[in-house]
Amino acid sequence: MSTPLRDVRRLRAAIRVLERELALDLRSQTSCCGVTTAQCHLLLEIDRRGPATGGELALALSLDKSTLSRTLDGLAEARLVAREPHPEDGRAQRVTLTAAGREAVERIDLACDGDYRALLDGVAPGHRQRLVAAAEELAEAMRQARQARGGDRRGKLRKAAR
Amino acid sequence: MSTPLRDVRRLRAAIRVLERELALDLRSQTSCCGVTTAQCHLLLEIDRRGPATGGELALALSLDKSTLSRTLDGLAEARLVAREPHPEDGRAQRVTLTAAGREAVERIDLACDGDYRALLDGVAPGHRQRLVAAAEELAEAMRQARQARGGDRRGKLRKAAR
DNA sequence: GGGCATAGTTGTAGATTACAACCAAATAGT
DNA sequence: ACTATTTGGTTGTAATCTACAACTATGCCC
Repeated sequence: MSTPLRDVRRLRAAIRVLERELALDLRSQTSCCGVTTAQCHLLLEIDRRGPATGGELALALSLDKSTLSRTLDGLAEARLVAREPHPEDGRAQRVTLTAAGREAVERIDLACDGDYRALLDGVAPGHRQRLVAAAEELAEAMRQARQARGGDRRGKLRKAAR
Repeated sequence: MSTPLRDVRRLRAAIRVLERELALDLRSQTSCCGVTTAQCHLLLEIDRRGPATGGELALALSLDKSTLSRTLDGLAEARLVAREPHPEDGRAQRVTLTAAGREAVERIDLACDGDYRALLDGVAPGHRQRLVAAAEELAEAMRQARQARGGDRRGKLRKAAR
């Protein structure tokens, strides 16, 4: 039995707002930390995973390897990450955070935590737990839905748009 | 009393996933409908509000008026919207959907509804209501948080990043 | 060793966005 | 009424993010 249209529409409306709000947040949050939005995402991902290859990072962030390579260029030039040769695969590289990179992550964490704390402080205390849990659930549902529908309708977008 | 860091971090992690997932969704959903992502957002906003001026739309979508003007150019060129002179203000314009524009909105609605229906169908039936309500709550919380912190830290981003 | 797969880089180009400078119409101040 | 300011939009310019295609170099299989 399929979900009623009313609920689908409610979800869509909410997500449309989320899209906009998140886009704004992204722009304001990350740019204040001296790195661009894309660089910030990448930096946090490297921090989360520890040393990784470019391919792993591209996959994790659903980015093209070329996009990743160039975003990495920026971070490397800023001395926030280091590219070492991979010990086991001569083609690959090991990307690690430098000390400055770890500092940057800390600054970003601090700034973002502040913003999200303010958000949560703005909702009724009794609702906070629910809101957090709900965000997690929604994120998980979206992740699964994407995987279910073939993982990537990504790719070949330019063509389809023409 | 301030929200514990643990919850803040959980929310952040969830939102980070959401950001990524939404960005992917946007790219795949809208591009398949013959309009770009930005055009799609604008089209839906015009549909939602009915005839509007450029300024209203820019405000609603938190975009610069120049950005809006150019996005509108694209839609107008594709004959999805019409720009009429505003009846009461000689400077302003009235932006309306054309018949083709309304059709495009329908197609987009259909495609998006399908995606979100699939998402909801993928979660346990008992959780659906909660998920939808949660998305709404989250969206509302983010909207309020942004307004609370001054509406727009938007603007002057380029400078700050330097 | 030859052929194919994989990791990354570089060339190119489209999309999204903002700021600044501008024009034209409207509104306020005197 | 006439100037000055504000407001709605457009155009010039530029940064960022992204993907696809072509290419190099390395690894792996038979």
